[in-house]
Amino acid sequence: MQRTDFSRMACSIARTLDVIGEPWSPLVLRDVWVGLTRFEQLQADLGISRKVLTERLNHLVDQGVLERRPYDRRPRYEYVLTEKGAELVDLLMVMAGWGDKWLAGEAGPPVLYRHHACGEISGVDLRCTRCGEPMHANDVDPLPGPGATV
Amino acid sequence: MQRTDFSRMACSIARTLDVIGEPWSPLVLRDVWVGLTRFEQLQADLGISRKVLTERLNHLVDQGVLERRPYDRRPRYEYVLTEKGAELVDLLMVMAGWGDKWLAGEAGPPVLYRHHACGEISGVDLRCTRCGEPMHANDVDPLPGPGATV
DNA sequence: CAACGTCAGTTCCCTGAGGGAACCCCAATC
DNA sequence: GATTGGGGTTCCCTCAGGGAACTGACGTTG
Repeated sequence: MQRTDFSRMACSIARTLDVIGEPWSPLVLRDVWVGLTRFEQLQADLGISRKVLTERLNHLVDQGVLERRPYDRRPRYEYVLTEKGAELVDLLMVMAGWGDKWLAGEAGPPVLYRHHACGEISGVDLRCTRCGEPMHANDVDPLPGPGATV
Repeated sequence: MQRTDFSRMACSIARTLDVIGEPWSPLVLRDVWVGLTRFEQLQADLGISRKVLTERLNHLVDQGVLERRPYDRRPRYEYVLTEKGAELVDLLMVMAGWGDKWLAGEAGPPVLYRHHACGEISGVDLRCTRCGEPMHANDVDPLPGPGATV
């Protein structure tokens, strides 16, 4: 157990990191989201080692985040987002929003998002599921929940 | 751990990963958020190697996410979130929300969040900054932005 | 004032994960 | 039958993470 195992911690952040916390995994998801769904495409776009790409794809499939499916009679496969995976992409959008705000600098954001519902270039906003008001780290108290066994 | 440097990619996700993508970094931020702000506390709570904890804290301070400040006349320091860091915690809340939904299982979420504004136990919801409607990965088209030089 | 304790790191060695390049397998096409 | 091209495996090498011991600054206690 050299590399510490996050999956057994009583923390949803740690558990989520166990799914996409390894290096490259979020970028693999991003690429799949924007339509780079094949091994060679991913490898070329990311410059990732083929060995590691294989490992990451297998792990993401095992976790139910991606689905591996054939697209030819030849042994050719593409990776597509499951529902579980698509909701992880929501997380990536929030991540991109933070990067746009704090890291983009003069040049401005590298990618813009057009919202289908209103057609506008926009970003995400975090709001309370209950009351609809803004909900940020400082607007919240963390309390132990039912799964908080240690 | 990242042999490859993500910070120069024209992608806000990759750049954000360069700040908190290393193993342990998100958990360090989580701990600081909930009040574990000192070296010994973090080390004990996470079980992280002291060497790596030092590296992560330095990196997070360099990135302007944490601030290192003395709390005694002795050489004692605590780490506190900057505004930049607090907004990263927003990201962690979204991450926790995903983990709660997809990984918590029978036991239920290990942590609950009480929203100050309404007093309810709640979660975050992603909405469009412009129109206020729900905004998820599938509700959006990514377009090249001003900083999209490759 | 010497001994002790505490916090906040450093230093050391050892293992294992990532990088990189070469190699392999399969099915279709030339 | 040889070639091509996608989708991986296998190999070696280096460097990052784990773990534990060590250090140094500064109070407190006897």
